[in-house]
Amino acid sequence: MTVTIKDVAKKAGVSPSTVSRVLSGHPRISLETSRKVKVIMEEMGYTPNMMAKSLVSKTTNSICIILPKPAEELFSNLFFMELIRGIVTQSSRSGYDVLISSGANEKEELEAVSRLLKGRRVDGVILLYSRKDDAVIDFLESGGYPFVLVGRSDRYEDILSVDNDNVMAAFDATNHLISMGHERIGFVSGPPNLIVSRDRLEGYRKAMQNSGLEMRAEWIVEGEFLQDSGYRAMSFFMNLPNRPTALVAVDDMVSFGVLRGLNELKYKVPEDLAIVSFNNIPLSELSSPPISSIDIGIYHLGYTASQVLIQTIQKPDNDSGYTNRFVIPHRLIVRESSMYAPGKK
Amino acid sequence: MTVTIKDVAKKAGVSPSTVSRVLSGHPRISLETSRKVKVIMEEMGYTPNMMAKSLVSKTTNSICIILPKPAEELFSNLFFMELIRGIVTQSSRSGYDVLISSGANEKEELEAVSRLLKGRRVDGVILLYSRKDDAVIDFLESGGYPFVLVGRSDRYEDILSVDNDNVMAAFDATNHLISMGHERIGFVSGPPNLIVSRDRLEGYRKAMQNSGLEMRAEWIVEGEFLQDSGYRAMSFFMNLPNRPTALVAVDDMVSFGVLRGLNELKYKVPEDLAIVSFNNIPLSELSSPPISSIDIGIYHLGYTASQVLIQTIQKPDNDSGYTNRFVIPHRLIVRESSMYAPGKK
DNA sequence: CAAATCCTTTAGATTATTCCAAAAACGCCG
DNA sequence: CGGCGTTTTTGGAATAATCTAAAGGATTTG
Repeated sequence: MTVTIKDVAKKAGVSPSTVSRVLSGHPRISLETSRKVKVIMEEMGYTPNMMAKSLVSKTTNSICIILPKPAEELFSNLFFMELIRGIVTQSSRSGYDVLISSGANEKEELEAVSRLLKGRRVDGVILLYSRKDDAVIDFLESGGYPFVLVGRSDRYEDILSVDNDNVMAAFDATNHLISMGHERIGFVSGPPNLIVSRDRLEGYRKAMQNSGLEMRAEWIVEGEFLQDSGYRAMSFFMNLPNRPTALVAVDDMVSFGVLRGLNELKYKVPEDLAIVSFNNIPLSELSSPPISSIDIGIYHLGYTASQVLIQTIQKPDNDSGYTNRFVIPHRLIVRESSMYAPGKK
Repeated sequence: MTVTIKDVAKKAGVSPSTVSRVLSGHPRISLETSRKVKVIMEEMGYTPNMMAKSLVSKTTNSICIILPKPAEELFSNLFFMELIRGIVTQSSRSGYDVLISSGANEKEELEAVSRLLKGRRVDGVILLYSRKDDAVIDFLESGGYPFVLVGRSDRYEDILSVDNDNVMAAFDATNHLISMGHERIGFVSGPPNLIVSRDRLEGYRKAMQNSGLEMRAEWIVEGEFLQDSGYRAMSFFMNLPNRPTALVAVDDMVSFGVLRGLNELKYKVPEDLAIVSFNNIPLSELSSPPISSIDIGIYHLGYTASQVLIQTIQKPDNDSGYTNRFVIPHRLIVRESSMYAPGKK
């Protein structure tokens, strides 16, 4: 039924290995033969059987993305999709296929990873975000399997990973507000167990300190990556005696919550409160007013992760000398929500 | 290095074929041997080499999703991610792996599909949405490869596909407004070349006719699945002499645009204009007011697509007798944006 | 004519499945 | 209890499609 390398060889009057050489661009093959074989391959519609190839070469030319447990939130979905797009694009350019896997729980996840790697179905793995899933990372490390972490982990410092400099990003966001003339700046953080939250909070602190601005405990509120947190933070801030004139929020969704609350109370943005947040989701430019946001380059994050992983697969020895941490640049997108210089009261 | 079936066989003092039979749950194997072999497999940490298995069995236990060309819009991203989640979940339950592929253009896409199927890397394909990409569908059909279309295509009626009944969905949405007492109902459609747009428009028409309500040409506006379209449609509607009291929008994003516009003009929702739209994206319940929306069960769409595809792969003959079109039920989620019964003027 | 060079072929390896046959166990009858 | 037919369980060998290393053949050169 299907055309195999043998069929091509027979028709071309050469041996299968010659065809194989043509296929892999082996230097020691005459141009004439090469051309002839290529024509015949085309004619017969030959496509190499990847399974046989993989079996012999012990490589699959595919990598696998491990999706964390079903995250139903808006941001996660946008984030993952964008990341996947980056990964798939880069991988396909490098001639790699991408497999998506996910498990209902950590045990299932580990089983899947183990099956895929030990069963030689994929050559490497991209892990999303640093859950403290030691089991999976431990398995990957001890087995010497190539993998990249998107995000960063406290526990493992020497792991190959791709991430943003969230401290710097928050520093920039805060500085932007400071440079607009704000002095009382609030911060709405995310869950304290997430490294992103901690890093961004630290960046905010640094910027405030750096400019010698007062930092009050009540100007820092903890929440989630959700509208609700923003809504609540807003009403808390606005009731303070000496309320902030601007705030930095860990996620655009939080900003939307803030915006909604301010709107209900007839406050104006950015005049009554200027806002900057993170992640620059597609909606940030569509809200009214559009929200200033730090674009963290999600697509780029995925693209780089794939690149780094495939490099490692192809040259496992190469420690790349310098670092195992790849930092994707962020950039501040200034929109209306922060375009206002407060006058001194 | 790696443990193969031979190693297990040797250690267990049986032949490789026996181990293979234990693995596949062959009935003709003594319980005693089976147990012994299983213990040894466990001990040695044996995982079957999928490549070798695939080579022999001519099946890969994996399917492939073809992502359309990079769609950057919010809805597409949410849609795809949700779909992927459904597909991955179901596939993994059926013991299948999922590959994601995409090409920069149609030619690349076709090449990828061809390589994956002819190269025996996947057993079947899930196509997203009905671009008129005849090339890919033609290839799949003529090659007799299993595939499922998510969405529907005019040209191919007998193709295996999973979709919503968009006519009925729009009928339901419109009827909901009618049952609330609305008589002048507008419709904001999507691009006219999309089948979704046409179907939903038809459903709207049917509902209006069915209730004997007047239908005016100026109450139907064409747009895109974007906020802007809603914004423009809104200002058009509100300036009509005999303006609608309610409207149906093809997509939630459109509703957001409408909402923004109404808000700027100090109109109230649902009192001045009631709104229902489609797709029920996570944001619809978060806007103010929350938007009534038709949930089209995206996850379910993906879940079913995977199910149907895998069934076809495993029993290619089975025409399932009835139909090749699988319809995923929708449901109307009523929220504030339509919770108002207009009094007669 | 031997040696060198170049290209191609042959043979063997990769790992797991499956068919066919062999061995073992079982039962029944004389 | 031996012999014979059956059934159950297991082993051996062939096969799947490709790659690699070593060997082979042809052509050219000295």
